[in-house]
Amino acid sequence: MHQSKARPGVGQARRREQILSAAIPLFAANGFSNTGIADIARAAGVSFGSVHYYFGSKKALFCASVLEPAAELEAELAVPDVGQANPRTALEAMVQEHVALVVRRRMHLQLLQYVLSQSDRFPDLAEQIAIGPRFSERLEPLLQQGHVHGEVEPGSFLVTGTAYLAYLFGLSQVVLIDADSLLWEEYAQRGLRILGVRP
Amino acid sequence: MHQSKARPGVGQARRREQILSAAIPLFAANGFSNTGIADIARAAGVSFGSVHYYFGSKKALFCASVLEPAAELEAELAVPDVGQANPRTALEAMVQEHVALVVRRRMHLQLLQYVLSQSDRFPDLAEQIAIGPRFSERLEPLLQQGHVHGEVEPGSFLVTGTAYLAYLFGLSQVVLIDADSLLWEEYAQRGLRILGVRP
Amino acid sequence: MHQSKARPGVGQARRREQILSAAIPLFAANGFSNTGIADIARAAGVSFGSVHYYFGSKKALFCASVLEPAAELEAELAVPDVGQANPRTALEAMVQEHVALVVRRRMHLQLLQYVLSQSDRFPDLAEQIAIGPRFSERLEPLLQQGHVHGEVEPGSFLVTGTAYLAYLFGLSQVVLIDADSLLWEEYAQRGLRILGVRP
Amino acid sequence: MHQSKARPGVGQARRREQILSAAIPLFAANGFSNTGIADIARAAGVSFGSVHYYFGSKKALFCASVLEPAAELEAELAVPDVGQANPRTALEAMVQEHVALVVRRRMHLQLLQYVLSQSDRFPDLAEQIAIGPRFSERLEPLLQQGHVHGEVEPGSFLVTGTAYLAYLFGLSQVVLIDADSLLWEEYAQRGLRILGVRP
DNA sequence: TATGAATGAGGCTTCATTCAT
DNA sequence: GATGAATGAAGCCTCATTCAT
Repeated sequence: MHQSKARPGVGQARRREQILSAAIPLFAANGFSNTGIADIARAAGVSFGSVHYYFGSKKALFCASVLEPAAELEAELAVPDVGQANPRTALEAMVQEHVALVVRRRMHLQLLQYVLSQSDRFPDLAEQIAIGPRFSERLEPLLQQGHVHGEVEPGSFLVTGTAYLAYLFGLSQVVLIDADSLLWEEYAQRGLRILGVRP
Repeated sequence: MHQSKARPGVGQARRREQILSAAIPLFAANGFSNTGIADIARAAGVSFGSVHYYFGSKKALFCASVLEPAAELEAELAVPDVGQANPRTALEAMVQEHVALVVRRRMHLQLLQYVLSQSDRFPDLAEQIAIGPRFSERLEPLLQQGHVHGEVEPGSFLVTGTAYLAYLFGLSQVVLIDADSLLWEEYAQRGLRILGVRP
Repeated sequence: MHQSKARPGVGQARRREQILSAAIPLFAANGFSNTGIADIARAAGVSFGSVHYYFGSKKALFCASVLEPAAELEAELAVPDVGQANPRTALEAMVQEHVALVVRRRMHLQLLQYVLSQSDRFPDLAEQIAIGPRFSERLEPLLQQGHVHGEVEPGSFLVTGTAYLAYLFGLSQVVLIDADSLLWEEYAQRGLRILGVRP
Repeated sequence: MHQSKARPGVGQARRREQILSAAIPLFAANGFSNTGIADIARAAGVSFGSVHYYFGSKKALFCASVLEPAAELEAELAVPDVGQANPRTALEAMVQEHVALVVRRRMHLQLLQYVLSQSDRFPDLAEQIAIGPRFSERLEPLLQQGHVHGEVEPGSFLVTGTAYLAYLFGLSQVVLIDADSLLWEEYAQRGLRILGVRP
């Protein structure tokens, strides 16, 4: 009943986190089938029995390894509040931030893309990480406001949002990058173009 | 089972093609590890011994299953010749065709994205199917010409090409689509924005 | 969970009994290997740690689960005292009681038969629950007396006792029964035949 | 397609038989869970891969290991044709043969009893090996004829048949025996008593 | 050419047991 | 006394590959 002396549940939560932290990069690099529970256990410094103790099955561990980064990613994929600042300035800052996010979270994006590229195999997961519609809805008002200010091209802003997200996702696959590349500024600028922000 | 004794060469090529045609959708749907040679053999209507006879190993079959569609895809990802027509018109037609290609070849794209999302696992393949640089180089002159005509925004055209390709790749993952969607027109229009084609 | 701090001895005995009561039907239904300690603990409403605390090992718990019902069964497999009554009447009553016992204790019999059917695997247990010889010896004098009274066929009464016991054991395996069946009367009558009780 | 040179299918059938022959005594001695596929493969002199190749799963192998002896046993549990001979003589010969069968096929009987003692775990198997009703029906006419001849006690002959079978089954569990025991004659005689054959 | 019987490495999972709390 | 986190041996099964025919 009691866990250690003073920190109830902390020890266990920590262990779970250890395993998850070890699992994510391995799944991202090798996919589901090619990543062994033994590999994960070794990387986490626990016995493979513990992996089953905490996650029950490889599939469950995989789901956790995908959903947690997905949630974090969606949280970081922020959209500035409307009226907070000048729309152009807000969008410019947002795109800069998003492109930086693609670089910073490249590994997690890879994992999501792995799942999406095999959505028949992981239908539940693929559905849960489909952040497209939610993101577009958040972005829509800002684009609308930009349009009112005469700084954003017209068009279906939902489509624009989805197209912009597609661009971000595609970047991480198509661009061979190092994190310090000076080109990111340029890629951010192309992102602004999709959004229809006038030069 | 026996192809009688006649047409030996033809029979062989046919059989190889049969196997490949069966393998591609299976690999695309289930990935490398989760697709069994027996599955492929069954789908192709041959014995699994034949699969090894024609391809030597599972890995080799997978490579062939990836490279062949990749080559076809790159071939279809055509760029109009410079000076063939008005740049704007040429680019508009090109983007339309490319977006249609994404829909038509969705399965093959999925397969490529599977490989790219696991480039550490398939480094050779990932390198061979990196069509980004080649595509950008083909596209550059056209954009340059468009710029000269005052119809295309300036900027590094290599970056623009890569960004455009990223958008195309991303589309197939982010957009939940049916082929007849009326939205494709809109998505093509967003592609033109990335290219910097002025409205 | 805690039994407060009072009545330590009583609580322990109770808990041990709880576990045993939960274990017996599970072992009877699923056998040794297919019954998990966790199943037993869950059924008993205790932690699986407690099972080890009280029984030391799974094997020990199994032994207890077999021996206790075996002892009870042997105790209930009573033989009337010689001279208590007319031998025929005594035997008739005895057989009735025994057949009823087979129905009542079907589950425990199943457990014994499980062990006997695998006597190579559980040699110690199989030996301890071999109630045949002891039972035959108890029965012998009664049959002898019956023979003297001219109501029982002659022959080795030890063999007769063993044969009768075999019949009882076999009944529980061969007869598909509901407890209220009217046929039990008939089966008891066949038991009398084995004993050589003249009609 | 072709198996070896001259004996089509023989090689494979042989291999299957090899495995089955190795599996039966192991299952009989150790039960289902405590018998490993590796043990069986070693005993059969094949790789454990072959066991799966021929039987698909451990459960399937177990079923085959139970059903085949069960069928043989039922076949050997013959009942003489009515009118072939004097009923008493026929029944006496039959019981002798059956008791000998119990000794000869002790191991197979053990296996059946193992399954019957765990009928909840193997419900399908338990149902298929319930030879009681079929046997009783075959025996009935002979008893009837014996009754007409005044050599067999009256009563429900179906019950009698079942009771007799129960006795045979029980014998193999209760009697600790060596095959040459002189007591078998006596046990056969007790079998005649159940059948109601007058002394 | 084409087949499929045979193999065994490797993977996931179960579960009895230990031990710190 | 009682618990359950942690372990790892052992089991079943999948499947790519080999090779005799």
